[in-house]
Amino acid sequence: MLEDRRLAVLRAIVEDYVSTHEPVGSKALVDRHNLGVSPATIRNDMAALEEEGYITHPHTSAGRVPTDRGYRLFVDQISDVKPMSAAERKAIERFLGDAVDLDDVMGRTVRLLAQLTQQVALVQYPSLQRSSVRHVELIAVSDTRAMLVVIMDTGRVEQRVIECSAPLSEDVLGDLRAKLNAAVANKPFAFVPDALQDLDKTFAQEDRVLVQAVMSAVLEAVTERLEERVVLGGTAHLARYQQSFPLAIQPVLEALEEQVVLLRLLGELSIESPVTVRIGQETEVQGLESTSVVTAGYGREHQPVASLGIVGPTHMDYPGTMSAVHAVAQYVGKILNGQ
Amino acid sequence: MLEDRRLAVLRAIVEDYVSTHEPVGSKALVDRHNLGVSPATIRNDMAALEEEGYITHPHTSAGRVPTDRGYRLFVDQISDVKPMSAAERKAIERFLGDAVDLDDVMGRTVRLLAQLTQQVALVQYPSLQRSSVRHVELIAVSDTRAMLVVIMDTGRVEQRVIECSAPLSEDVLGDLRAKLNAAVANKPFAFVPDALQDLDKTFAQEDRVLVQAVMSAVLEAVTERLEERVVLGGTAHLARYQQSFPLAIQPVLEALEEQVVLLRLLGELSIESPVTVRIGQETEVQGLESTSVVTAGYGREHQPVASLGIVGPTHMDYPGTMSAVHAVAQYVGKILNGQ
DNA sequence: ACTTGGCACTCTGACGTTCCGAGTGCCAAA
DNA sequence: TTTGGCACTCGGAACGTCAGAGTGCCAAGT
Repeated sequence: MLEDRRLAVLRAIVEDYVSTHEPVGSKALVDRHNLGVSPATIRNDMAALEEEGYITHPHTSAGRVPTDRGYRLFVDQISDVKPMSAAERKAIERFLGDAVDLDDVMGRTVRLLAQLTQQVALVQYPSLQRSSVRHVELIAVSDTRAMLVVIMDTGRVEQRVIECSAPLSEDVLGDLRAKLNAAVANKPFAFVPDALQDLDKTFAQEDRVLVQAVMSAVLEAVTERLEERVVLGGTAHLARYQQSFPLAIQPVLEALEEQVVLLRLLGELSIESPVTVRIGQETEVQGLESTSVVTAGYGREHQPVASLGIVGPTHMDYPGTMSAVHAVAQYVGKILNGQ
Repeated sequence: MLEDRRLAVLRAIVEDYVSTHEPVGSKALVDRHNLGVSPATIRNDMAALEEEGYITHPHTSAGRVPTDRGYRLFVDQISDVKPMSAAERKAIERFLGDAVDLDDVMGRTVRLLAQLTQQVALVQYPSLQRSSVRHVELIAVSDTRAMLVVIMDTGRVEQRVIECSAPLSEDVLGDLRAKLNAAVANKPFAFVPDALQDLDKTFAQEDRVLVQAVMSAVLEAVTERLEERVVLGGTAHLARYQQSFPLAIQPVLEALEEQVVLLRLLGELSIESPVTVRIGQETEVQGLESTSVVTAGYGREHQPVASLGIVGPTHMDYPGTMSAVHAVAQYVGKILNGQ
């Protein structure tokens, strides 16, 4: 009972602070939420919450502000999942449904997510790791150069130019193309290295240099090129927070320019819950100390191929953001599988 | 003589304002530049310059600030071209030279440009319009679906999935592939529509549906898909200008998120000069009224294939920026042609 | 015909002071 | 355990003051 009210107070503080961006006092709380008690009582609860580290004082005689720890508790225990309205779901589905190819899906997704959440949106291209090769193509583009094109089952295409010291023979290329496809087509990436193991043994000695060059290009496209692509959108929303950010937005923009950082943000997904929230320090990224990151995996039900999410100030509307991210992830998965 | 000094004064004002970001007064001018006259004389010149609209007063009793018109005159007439040092040129060449493929060249270029100028950098992918088709590839990915891959001589690759109602025959596909390549390979894009004109006539009636679908996909990839890609980098540099911007950076970030806007900024190149500068209103883009855009074409000498440039506050270091943009454009051209 | 020193004038921005009010903490009573 | 009361604190808005940088203009000098 007593504990219950404390949580209610924390919830109220978070909600008010998120909507006003101003420290919230005991009087304002009882006015806006109908907790059936007096401000004095609330003050006692607040003192307790502060003791436990869920809220702080910017200075004496100012209202309370949630700490990262407070947001954590809020997200874990007190927030109601705010379901999207039917109309919203329809709109999402329609907007994404019009996409014509993978690039378009990614582009639309990032714009949609930024729009819905009013935050910076991140969308990762379907991962190479968990997908498989659909087709390999080898094309002679000049006497001594060939272009290798690897087509993934996610619709993604990787290309490599291969330089060869000796002139290329169309026969050898054709042979190699056929054998390559036989070896790797429809194999998940993890098995490609094994599948290619002894391929060069089946060719004449003088062609081995070329074959090995191609093989290593395929391997590179499939394994080493794990650096995945991430699209970014809605950075303009950051500008709205200029005042409320302790630090300026510069470090945030800087952090978001690093592919590595984006991948780290999207990388780790929690298994148990469909939406992952990292608050403040938890992002573990320099420059994003006063932001939170909300991500979700998309793809097959319990086996996501990649993830997407948003970055925003720690004082964001968590329930709304989480449900938007979740919904978008679901639909992107649907679209990609449906196609 | 008299006119000369006025220009010198304008130059001094621009230079000082660009480096300090504060209105510059008559006294400060004579102190920092050795014009051999007294502050009073400068004041007279300033009054004249203001009369003609090259500088303004933020308010009575404050120093002068250049107007857009003043910057224009500065750029057109008074600025010395500041050549890059040999070391800088070496560094640029080395940095770009390590690139492994087109994406890498573009990525490195945008980072380099942002770094050199300390501004937001834009780099356009080599244009489809002025390039030609190197190779067309058709691949059956399932019974009723084929993937079309068009490879450009710039190294760029476009892909399309083609759905077909009837099952695909490998024979027809092979035939079509050969004929397509014969028809369009090494043709500039402008001629592709003509080259494809009557291709379907050479096929049996029952295959025409497929052939026409493929043809229109090729056409689409080549002509309709003129929406070019632009990469953006260095947005964090905007944050430094928070104070000095009359408007916040939000509208700027918003404008830069629109592909259309980016293309418009990079689109129009002036013919006579190697570097185009648009100042303030001249950008003709909503939200960029207080920014300037410096662009240059790259590619062959007098026939650029695309352009790149930077966006920054109107009070930027024009000579330095212009020479950096120019140098980078040159080297990117070299790299792309060299490969 | 310019240039220059002098002078009165203007306005910003920094600084200091005051003061209101929101908010707290604590205590004693219900 | 809740509540009303009360003294206390502190930030921030409002106001006035003041110095300094800068201007415009004029009359004298070259």
